[in-house]
Amino acid sequence: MLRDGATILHADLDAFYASVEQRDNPRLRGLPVIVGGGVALSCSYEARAFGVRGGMGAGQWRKLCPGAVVVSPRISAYSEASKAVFEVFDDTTPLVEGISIDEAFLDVGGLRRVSGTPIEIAARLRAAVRAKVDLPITVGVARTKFLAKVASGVGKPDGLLVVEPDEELAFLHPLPVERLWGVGPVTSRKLRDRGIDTVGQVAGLAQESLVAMLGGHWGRHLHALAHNRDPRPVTVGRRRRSIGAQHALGFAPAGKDLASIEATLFGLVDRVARRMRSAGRVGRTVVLRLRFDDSSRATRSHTLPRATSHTETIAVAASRLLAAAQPMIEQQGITLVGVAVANLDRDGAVQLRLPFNRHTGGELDAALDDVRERFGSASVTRAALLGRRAAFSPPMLPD
DNA sequence: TCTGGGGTCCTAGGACCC
DNA sequence: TCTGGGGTCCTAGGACCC
Repeated sequence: MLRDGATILHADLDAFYASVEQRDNPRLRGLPVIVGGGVALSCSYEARAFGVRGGMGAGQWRKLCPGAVVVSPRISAYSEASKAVFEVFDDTTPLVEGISIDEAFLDVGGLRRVSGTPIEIAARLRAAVRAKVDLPITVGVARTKFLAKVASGVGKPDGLLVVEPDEELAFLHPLPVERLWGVGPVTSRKLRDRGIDTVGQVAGLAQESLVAMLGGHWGRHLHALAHNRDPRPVTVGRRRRSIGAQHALGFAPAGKDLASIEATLFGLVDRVARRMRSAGRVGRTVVLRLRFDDSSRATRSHTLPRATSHTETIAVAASRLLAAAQPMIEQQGITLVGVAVANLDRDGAVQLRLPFNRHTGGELDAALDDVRERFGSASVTRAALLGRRAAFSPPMLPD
């Protein structure tokens, strides 16, 4: 989608959790703040000046910044702040695509008459977040989502960076490859090992070379991004596709017999099922996640015949997966257990083989009745039946 | 003394269907 | 009855993001 001008905003709160803590406790302002216990969930820019980064373990950040103030996370305070910030987003434009708790894309392309230029809108948005929620936020403005995201990253902290259409490649090409959204440690190493350090160098490669290096999808994707081709529109109302919970067990061998692990797993299942029900979601695929002493991971999954948010049903499936994984657990030593339910709201995807075909269409109504009888208040369409597949919504299971 | 908890998307093979 | 092209679903793993 090529636009006339830079009309996509990427709004990203700066050091979100740490900023909320500094907002709520003035004594933390100006200090290196780390949110989290063992691992830094978030850290203030003062801490970043020492080299501390989100995701770092305690051993590492203590060495880098011994004087850091450590604060326990207050998740409810963050989600409240997030809600308030998204209200500002929603007041700005109806086209808001939330990416995470602290960032979103906004399309302000159609608002010039009503609200002014994208730059004016972005400046007002930053001011409104300051005034109403008292948090610093950086906004990147560009013609594509990808470039807006890069711009906010470069513009941080507490900044506003606009990339006009005629400056795009001049802005993009000198940047290091890690700035490309989707280039992580593995891809970065593959590129740098071949002497490719900048986005411009990526753009100089033939697409086939990138595909050979990184595989079909990433090769084509990166090639497009390096040339600033990103047709993805800002999408409203994207729903979560899985809901999960996990728990690190640590390296100590205590409490790692199968019964204890199962008890932990059931606690996680309970949490997940509650979250699903309060969100009004049902899912079909139960996924067991495991991590082992050597940091390797494994997942085992089972797809249920019908979508559910019923605690027992999910627990039984999870328990079976755990039992099947027992040899692996004993052999490799487990350090993390998790459960997720995926295939959310795909309950309509259940397919039924029916004992008739196109040539026996006269029996359609009988088959329809049969399916309805077997699955209660099922919504079955004639079209679905003609394809010899019945899509239906099973009734919600009682909890 | 390399690690938290929550997610997304893509790949690839096998089974099965039309 | 056999073959083949085209497609979906399921499972497992990998990379990446905040």
